[in-house]
Amino acid sequence: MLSHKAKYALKALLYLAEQDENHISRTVEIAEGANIPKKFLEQILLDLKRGRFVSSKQGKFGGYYLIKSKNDITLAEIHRLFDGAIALLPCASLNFYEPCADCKTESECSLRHGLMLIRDKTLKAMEGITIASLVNK
Amino acid sequence: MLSHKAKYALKALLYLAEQDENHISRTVEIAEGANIPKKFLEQILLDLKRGRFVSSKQGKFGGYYLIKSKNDITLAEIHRLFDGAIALLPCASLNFYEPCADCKTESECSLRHGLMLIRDKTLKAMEGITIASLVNK
DNA sequence: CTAATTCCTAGTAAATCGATAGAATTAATA
DNA sequence: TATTAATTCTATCGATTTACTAGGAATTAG
Repeated sequence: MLSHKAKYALKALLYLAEQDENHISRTVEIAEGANIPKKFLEQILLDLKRGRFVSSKQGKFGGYYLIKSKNDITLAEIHRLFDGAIALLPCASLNFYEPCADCKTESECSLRHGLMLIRDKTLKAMEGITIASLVNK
Repeated sequence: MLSHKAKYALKALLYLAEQDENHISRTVEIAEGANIPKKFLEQILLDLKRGRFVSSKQGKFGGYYLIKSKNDITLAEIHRLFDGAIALLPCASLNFYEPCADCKTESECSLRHGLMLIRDKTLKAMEGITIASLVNK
């Protein structure tokens, strides 16, 4: 399941994607438009900025805007940024790989193969969903 | 990600599936064979019993055994039993559906459609992984 | 200088997770 | 019937995570 943070991030990106080119959105505007707690959204937007999805203008009349094409922002990326691995166990993960502590006696974790198959299918599906594909749906 | 509980459940089922027909496995035997904390495993086996995957014989010489074919126990079922919904949000879930609280002003949650596509793909993949398919991998 | 905004750090209440403790119940068998 | 060995049940616990909130510092336009 997605965390609220990831869900709010997606809704915020969706909001930004619906604005006119060159429009800068204040946090409070996004919060009201997408129904997200404002102070919580602040943190989320900072995370999105660190992840190079959005950029900001500080000071009066400042705000946030997309710096990545809405066609290139996928659900997989947002999931990884806020909720981490897409695989069901770390030993089956591409970006968050860790060996299982409780599998050291076995040559390899017995679940790993199956979970990697699932990861591949899920990842492919998540990479197919972009912000652009969600706008106006 | 899978909880430890779900992971341990899968490993316990795998252990049971590898035993001879009619063999009854004590909790401590499964715990040692699959490297799972014994007291924690007790709870998990009770959950698996309530879910009709295993049954038990009480008292001396008691223990647990599969009552569902290893070909018919899928990762999707175990996920649902221990970790709940497979979909990324409740509004996109088949078995754990709930409307989003923060989407009531919109006719429908803007994320829902995309998340349902992902759910379908993931679910299909998870239904393809059975205990039998994991044995000796 | 002032107002409006982002940026940063802490804190917090509630829930969840991973596990442990201990006693009750059940069944085999000597 | 007493003993032993197993499941079953309920409660609790500490640590972590989650979903926020609070308060102020830094930045910028006018």
